[in-house]
Amino acid sequence: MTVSRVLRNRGDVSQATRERVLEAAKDLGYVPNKIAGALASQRVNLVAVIIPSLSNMVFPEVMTGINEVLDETSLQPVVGVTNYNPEREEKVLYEMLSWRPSGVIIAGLEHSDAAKAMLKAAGIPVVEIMDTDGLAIDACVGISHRRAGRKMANAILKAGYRNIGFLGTKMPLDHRARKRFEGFTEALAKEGVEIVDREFYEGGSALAKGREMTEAMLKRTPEIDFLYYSNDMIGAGGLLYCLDQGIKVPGQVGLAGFNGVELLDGLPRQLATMDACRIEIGRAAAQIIANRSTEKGDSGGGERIELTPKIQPGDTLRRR
Amino acid sequence: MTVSRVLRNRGDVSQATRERVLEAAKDLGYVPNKIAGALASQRVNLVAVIIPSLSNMVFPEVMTGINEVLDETSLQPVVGVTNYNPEREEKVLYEMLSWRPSGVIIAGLEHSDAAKAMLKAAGIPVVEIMDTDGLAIDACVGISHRRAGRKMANAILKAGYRNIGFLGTKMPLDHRARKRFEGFTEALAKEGVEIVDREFYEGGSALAKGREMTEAMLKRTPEIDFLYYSNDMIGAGGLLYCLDQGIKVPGQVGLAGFNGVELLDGLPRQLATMDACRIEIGRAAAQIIANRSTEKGDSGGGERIELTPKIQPGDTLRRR
DNA sequence: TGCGCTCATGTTAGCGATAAAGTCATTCTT
DNA sequence: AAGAATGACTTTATCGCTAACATGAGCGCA
Repeated sequence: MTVSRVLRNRGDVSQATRERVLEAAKDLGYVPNKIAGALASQRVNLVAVIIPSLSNMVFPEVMTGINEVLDETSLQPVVGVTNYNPEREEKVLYEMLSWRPSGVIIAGLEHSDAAKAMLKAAGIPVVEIMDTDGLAIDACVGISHRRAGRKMANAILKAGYRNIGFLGTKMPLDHRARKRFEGFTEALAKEGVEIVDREFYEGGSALAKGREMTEAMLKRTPEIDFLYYSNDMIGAGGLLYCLDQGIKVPGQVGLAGFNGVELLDGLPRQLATMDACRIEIGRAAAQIIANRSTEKGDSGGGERIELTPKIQPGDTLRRR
Repeated sequence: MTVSRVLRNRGDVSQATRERVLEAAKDLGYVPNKIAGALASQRVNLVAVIIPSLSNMVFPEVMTGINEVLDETSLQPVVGVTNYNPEREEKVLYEMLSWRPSGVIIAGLEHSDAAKAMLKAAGIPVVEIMDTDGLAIDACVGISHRRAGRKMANAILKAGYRNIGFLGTKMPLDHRARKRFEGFTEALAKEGVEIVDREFYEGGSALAKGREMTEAMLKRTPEIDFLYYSNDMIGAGGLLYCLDQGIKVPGQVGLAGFNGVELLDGLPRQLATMDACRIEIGRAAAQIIANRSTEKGDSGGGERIELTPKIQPGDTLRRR
């Protein structure tokens, strides 16, 4: 018991004993068993973070935000990856919940019924991130992708473009990309404009795919004067293609992507894009969990934070 | 006890009871408490994976390899990030070991004394990955970065370049980059060649930094005919800069990077690079842990797998 | 009828920590 | 100087499971 108190820095141990314990622990290479500790104290300093992928830059950046905040606390993130697969999500969630974490941060608002039931029944803070278009189980931090799509559509129309093509991922399960697309077409429709052409890809290097798709679309539909990409990586590929081909950007063809990835800073031209506030989302989500895990009186929960992405017009969204 | 048996699929339960249990569990939304289970059985299905960073593509790819293999088993990876900081590594390791995982996969061979002591004392399989230039604690999977540097140096010399500049990260703690650099200069020295200029960066967008550093170096040392970059991202920035400036690549200036990131496929020219075998490393490491966790008779351990990276000459390493 | 055997289920005793209450010298109070 | 208060430990019970053993019904076979 005294050892336990020393190692957790709880009061009521004399300086002398504290030192003796610490030294003995070091000599023995003693590492406390958190499993036993957690079982006894009914407290686990883990936060489950469930995200679809690590292989585009967006979720690692969210993780950065989460880490920033949790580093100040005794909480530790544990990452699970779903690959945009609802069954995997369910499994990963079950697995993580069975470790009784102090909170869950999970990407998206769309989950299987079973997953939703688990989250509700878990009795811990749940923060759904990235998206605010829909009903949250508990708290929620993100941006409205529908609104983001609309905003970009309006900016494009205002710049004078009318023959607009869309290029994106062939991922029925990427709900956020879908919502952006819906918002985009909706805002165009309001002005009587319809997408002229569209193209979807799957797998492979996004940059290369952006190149290929852009070539295909411009050949197929030469009258196109604007290309809206569902992410910056394919947008960058398209931009490089246009520059290669001597296509005037943004005079002849305008371009825009989505996300504001750091990569873009190094391109010959700045691609128009929209910041998805990823670090802030991570920070805010972690903050909600951290707050609730210290508060004694249950604060009710249900926080809802909608951030507003800003258009960064760069050099590719300007009718000259 | 019967419930426990049903949920873990251990024999000796009648079909009828099994179904009744499963149904009751579902009704109640019962999620077993792994903490208690682990404490009782002294078995934990977690594998600690400790890596320096998530924000360049290299570690996510290693994770992909690890996941591929562990998905076939009942093991689950748990990721910890150190930001190339030895103290953080120590802390993360301590935290993870206190959950008594079934194995540890950790990047690099350089760790603090305390970290090494913990790893040795943990009594579980430890696989150090990415690097084979040094002494492993237990098993080890990776490539020799020193050899990789030498190999690239020789390829560059063979192609006829002599005025070689080096551009890399200012990271005294990125031991692998350092070893590559050492191998590189060593092989050059053997042929009586010395690096003409060098430049290091810190933080910021690697692509943009590659651009800036390349510009700075070519202005400062115009006689340079080859640029060796410590990673593909800055190499890509340099390549874009050269193309922008109308510098003939690879005639006037040759370029090479390191890593073989997927991104490169979309560039106007293929940057010469070297594949670091990241997915294979992940797979092999996970396989070692998986094997050892099923074997009863201790297999001794100490596996050592050195993979051989291959030069991909691309379009930027060819004297015309 | 009784012995051994199998199969399904039940009991008991931990796993290694912590919460909460208990002990027992000291030190303070008035 | 007696009682209260404090400080520094100790003891005991418990967290929710699982290993290992115990039980006991049902069956075959001599």
